[in-house]
Amino acid sequence: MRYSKYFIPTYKEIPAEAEVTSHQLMLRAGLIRKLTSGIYTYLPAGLRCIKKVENIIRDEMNRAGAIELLMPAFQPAELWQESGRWDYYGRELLRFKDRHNRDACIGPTHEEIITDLVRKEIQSYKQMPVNFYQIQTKFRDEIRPRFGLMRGREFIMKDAYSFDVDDEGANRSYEIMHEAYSNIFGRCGLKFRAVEADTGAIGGSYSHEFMVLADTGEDQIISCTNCDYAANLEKAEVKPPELPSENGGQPMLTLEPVDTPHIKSVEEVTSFLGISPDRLIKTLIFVADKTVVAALVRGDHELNEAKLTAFLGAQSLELADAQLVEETTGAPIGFAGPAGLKVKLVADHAIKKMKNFVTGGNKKDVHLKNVNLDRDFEVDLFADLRIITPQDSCPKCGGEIQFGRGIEVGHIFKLGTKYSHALKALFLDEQGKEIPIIMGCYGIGVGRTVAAAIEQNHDKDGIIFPIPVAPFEVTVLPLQLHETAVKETAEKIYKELSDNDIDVLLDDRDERAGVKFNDADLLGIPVRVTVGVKGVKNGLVEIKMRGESASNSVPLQEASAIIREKVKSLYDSLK
RNA sequence: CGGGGCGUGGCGCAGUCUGGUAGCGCACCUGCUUUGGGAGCAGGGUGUCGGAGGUUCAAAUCCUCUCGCCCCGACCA
Repeated sequence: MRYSKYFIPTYKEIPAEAEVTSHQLMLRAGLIRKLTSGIYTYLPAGLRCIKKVENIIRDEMNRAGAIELLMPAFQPAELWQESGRWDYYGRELLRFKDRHNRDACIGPTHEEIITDLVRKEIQSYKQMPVNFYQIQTKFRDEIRPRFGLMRGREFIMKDAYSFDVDDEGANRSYEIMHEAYSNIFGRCGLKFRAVEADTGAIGGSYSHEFMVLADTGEDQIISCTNCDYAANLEKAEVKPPELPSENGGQPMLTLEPVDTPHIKSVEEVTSFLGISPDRLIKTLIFVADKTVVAALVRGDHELNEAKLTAFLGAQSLELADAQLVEETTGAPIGFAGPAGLKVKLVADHAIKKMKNFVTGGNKKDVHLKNVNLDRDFEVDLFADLRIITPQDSCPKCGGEIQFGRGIEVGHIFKLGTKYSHALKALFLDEQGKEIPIIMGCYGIGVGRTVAAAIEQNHDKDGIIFPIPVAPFEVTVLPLQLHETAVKETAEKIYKELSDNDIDVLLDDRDERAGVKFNDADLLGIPVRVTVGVKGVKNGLVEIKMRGESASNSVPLQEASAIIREKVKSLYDSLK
């Protein structure tokens, strides 16, 4: 490609709208432009990156035996009503009516569509296992789009759906995808980790997220320093505490109400009473699918709503509003306590161990001291309800855990029969018995993968693309275009590399050297070939790797071969 | 949805408090010089000041409404 005939509009200055590095650099390097919030045009060079990632994905998916197809973005409401998600999915689902006044939506994901296809086309166990995938534009009307391609409303996603006759097969399909994803992100040059994750709106029995490690990541992840356990913070299990051997030792003290005027928050109550937060119990009133539930966690712990939702088996979970809190507890917000509550009580395991603790008094400006489990109230169910803390140990091996941040670039789910059951995707097994297909689904954010690669690979001068993701593998910079020798040498190298299927960008613009160097650095092209008068006079050109500071001059005759070798070694280093 | 910030040429910004000819840098166009890390000089074009309404002799500036963008949060009592 000739720069002068191409379109890479770079910015010298950082656009005011961009906060995180990858977003800034994608705008500055001329990879993307914003149309409106969360919606971007992929400029030519940006599209090249996207296509490179897509092709790696395709290659690995095909290798894993998945079959590519392409489903519609337009989806009729009926299928979503059938799966139950028309009501459940919420406002992220972009809904509209067509000219016949029929409800429809733009697909944020395609479980319904693929399941509909499969239930019509697959009748026999002989047709499985099978895994269909597509690379397609999705639309999710995000609450808050941000960070450029990191969280857009319209974005390119690879989604795959596996169909198996039994659990064992489904697990195998899941493992194959796990493996394929590891290959894909490894080939993209990313430092990543697969972590256990919550299933969220997609549903299903278990899942893993593929996290690219980056401080600016939106997700918090924890990992064990001892074993291979790693999980999304909201998923990370907390080991139940070991119970004291003989009922706690210390005696129960007399229950005692205390006046706490306008003292509401954990912080206020603990400092007012001169106790530490782990002596207090927070009582949170929730509405789970229209039923009121009270959840108890220790004062210094944080309730994990994802866990509570999953534990209750609820579709939706919301914290009660002020009015409902008052109706339920008889007191304004800030004074709820478990004693005397008429609603279902669920409590975190840590509560079991506590003695003579403080709770709200269910009365304005009153808290209770020396409250005790079983004597003063009874808990319906205990569960792991809280967010893991650095003080907790690994739920698998008991080792020390560490916290980090990541960008979720891929997510795989074992769905089970959630959709096949709802949409009646059944097949006949060897005994002629009709049973639901076992499904799995697997997604990769293509644009987000490019953004994550930049987030993980950049310096003060710009992007340092891992070569498989880079828009071009090599850039050739003729510094003095008016010098015939320079121009011809650059053209020669350009041709030799192009003829050998190397993606080369020849910067044939009539620009000064500094401009070319800076743009090449900004765009992050892995190999830079500089052709200048002095070098050409001595039969030399200069080769510099974007990720290294040193450059070296090589004889012109060998240049093309050496460059190709450099390119190859960059790819090899990612195998 | 709540809070905060911002909308002035393609980009980055000043001007708004205190109303009075719309400015600066970069970019862009022309010419000359320059030519290995975002060149210099000279000349030039570029704006419905996000939009609507109002106040005023006069509005980028004051008032009202509205639209858009960015950031934080979204119930932790």
